[in-house]
Amino acid sequence: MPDDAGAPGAGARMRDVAQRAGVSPMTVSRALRDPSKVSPAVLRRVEEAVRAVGYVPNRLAGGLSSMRTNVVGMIVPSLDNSLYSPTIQGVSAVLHASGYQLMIGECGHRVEGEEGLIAAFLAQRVAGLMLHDTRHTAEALAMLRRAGVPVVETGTLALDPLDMVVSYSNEAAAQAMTLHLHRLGYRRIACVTLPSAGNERSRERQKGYRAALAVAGLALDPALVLEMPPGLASGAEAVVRLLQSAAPPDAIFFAGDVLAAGALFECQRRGWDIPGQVAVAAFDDIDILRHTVPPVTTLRLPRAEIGRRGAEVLLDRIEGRATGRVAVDLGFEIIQRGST
Amino acid sequence: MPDDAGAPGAGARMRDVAQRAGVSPMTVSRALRDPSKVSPAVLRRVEEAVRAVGYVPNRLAGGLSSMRTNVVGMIVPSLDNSLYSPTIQGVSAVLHASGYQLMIGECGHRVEGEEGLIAAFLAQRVAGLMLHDTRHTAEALAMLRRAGVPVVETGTLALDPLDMVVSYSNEAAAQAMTLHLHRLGYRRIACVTLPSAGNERSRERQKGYRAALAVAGLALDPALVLEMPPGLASGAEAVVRLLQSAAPPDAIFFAGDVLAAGALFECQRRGWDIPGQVAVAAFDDIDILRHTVPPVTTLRLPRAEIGRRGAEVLLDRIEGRATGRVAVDLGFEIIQRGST
DNA sequence: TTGTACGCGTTATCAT
DNA sequence: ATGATAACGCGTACAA
Repeated sequence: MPDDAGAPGAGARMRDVAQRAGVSPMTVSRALRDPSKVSPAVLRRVEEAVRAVGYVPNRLAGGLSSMRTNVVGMIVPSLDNSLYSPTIQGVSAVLHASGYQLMIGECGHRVEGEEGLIAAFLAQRVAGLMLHDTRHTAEALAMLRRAGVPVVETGTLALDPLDMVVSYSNEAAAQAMTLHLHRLGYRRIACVTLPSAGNERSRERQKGYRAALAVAGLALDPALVLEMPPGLASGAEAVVRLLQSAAPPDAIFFAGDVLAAGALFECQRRGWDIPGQVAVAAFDDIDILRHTVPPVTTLRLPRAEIGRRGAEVLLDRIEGRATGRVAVDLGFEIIQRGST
Repeated sequence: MPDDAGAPGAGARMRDVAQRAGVSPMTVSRALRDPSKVSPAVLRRVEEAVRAVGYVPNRLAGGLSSMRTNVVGMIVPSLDNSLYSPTIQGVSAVLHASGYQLMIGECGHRVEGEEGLIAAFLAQRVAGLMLHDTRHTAEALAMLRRAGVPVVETGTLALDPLDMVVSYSNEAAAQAMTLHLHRLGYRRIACVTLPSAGNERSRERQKGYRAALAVAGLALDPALVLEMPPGLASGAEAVVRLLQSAAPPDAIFFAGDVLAAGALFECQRRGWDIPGQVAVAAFDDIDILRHTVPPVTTLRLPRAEIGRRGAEVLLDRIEGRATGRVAVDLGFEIIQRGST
């Protein structure tokens, strides 16, 4: 292998830059990481040498030596829909602005998947982790504790946070919406969620729904509580099953995914009037719900803000600006529209 | 903070495992990376020691030593909508199945943003890169060439691919849809795209539209070509402007984002009949377009497949199973529905 | 302000 | 099948 400076795959090392600039590698290191620590003349020569040889620092070596990296890991339940996009985008924006990189993993709603990803991320020596789920395997907890890595959970305001939390309360939000429907005069309120098995958020939403019924003095009719898989088609199926039952509801609260949109489109197809025949409320603040006919009453959730604030508190800890645990409740908002 | 075996952040190293298992670090390394290279008895002792000390390998060190990593970088124009989700998910699934990690960057549709991310990814010594854009700065190209990293471009079938390409032809797709509208009898066909400045895909789609008009023998009316920013509201605005003009179109081809859905909802609100008053066709195969009333004619693009195949050809190169350049055309499909 | 010596945790290479 | 040794490229700590 010829010691040609431009051999394919043979990237320039710091010492090549140093040699060309007529200084020691250590000076190059300093010039790159804190320019104020070298003389202006040397800085200029180093920068020139960097450009000349096309030097790209090796963060594997840097990280190994300094015991810190600029990579943050993030684990979301799924990437196949847009629900987590705003949060990912918020995280990404804040991290990149501070010179950090984002590593993303998809655990497929399974805690074992999460455990594997956590192991992989810790192997990369990530500086911090953002976890959407709030349930974890015992082994995952043990690894996180041993590693001592800062963690932010974002899926819901957990009761027993692992470390830091930035989110809103799924239970409070579901309760608020159910009570909102009650205030509007609806008395047989159905609730449709995603499968609650292994999904803490679905369980919390059901809990909030039941709490609201209790507060409102309404009886809980099990026939009015449905769990459906994600997707527009599921929402359509749910509304048909509920409205064609013996005792149909006068309002349906779709507490998950795009179920409400699917139900609405199905009603349009069948000519069922909304909110005349049945009122429809949604949980997720997705864009289409504002533009349908009628537009859908829903909750405005701070998804992007969760990403931004989550990344911020994480960076505060990573960079030593803060030390304690943090729990940030970013709240939610009810958006009343034509569907109720 | 419970301070147990090991100071905070002081994870077990390979030599701790080795000591506990009564072997050398090298044997541990082998046991972990290729169990068939050590005796069964030693393997068992090593595995036990790994569990006992909670060992998590350090891939920074491993990567530095072996000169290879298991991280792939991916750069998308934006993360704030669901358009790239299927592709990301496809990439993620294939990578994780092969033990690779995905690092994601969002360049905000700017080539300078892409350049910065490429530099950051190369600094992490990524094993390969997936780039959605097909336009890059000169400096980015130089860095990629010097690094010799395998690259897959996915945004469109580029004429002069940097390395490998897995995509479909935006131009061919736009031409096909325009001709489809012509075959259906429409004669004044409008075309709405995202801003073409800095967006090669928008330009290609306009090119395909114009090519189709030429083939069909229709004149190009500049008043029928609009560029709008992304978003449902833009689609609504576009349809209003076009239909309230002096010479309105009889069909509109929305070649970007969720513009078609926005237009459709606006027509519902105003009581404009689709396709009676105006036909509507879309480019993106997003879920809602199948469920609206009427459902929207659109192209089915192989977005998830692009991610999967892209990751596959990338891994083939990374792992030395293939060497040459590859250009995979995954094609597209026209889905005729009620809106045309 | 700049340089020297050493170590970060792992793997390649060669030896046993 | 297993071990010893020497990198990998950079940053920390200290010296000049």
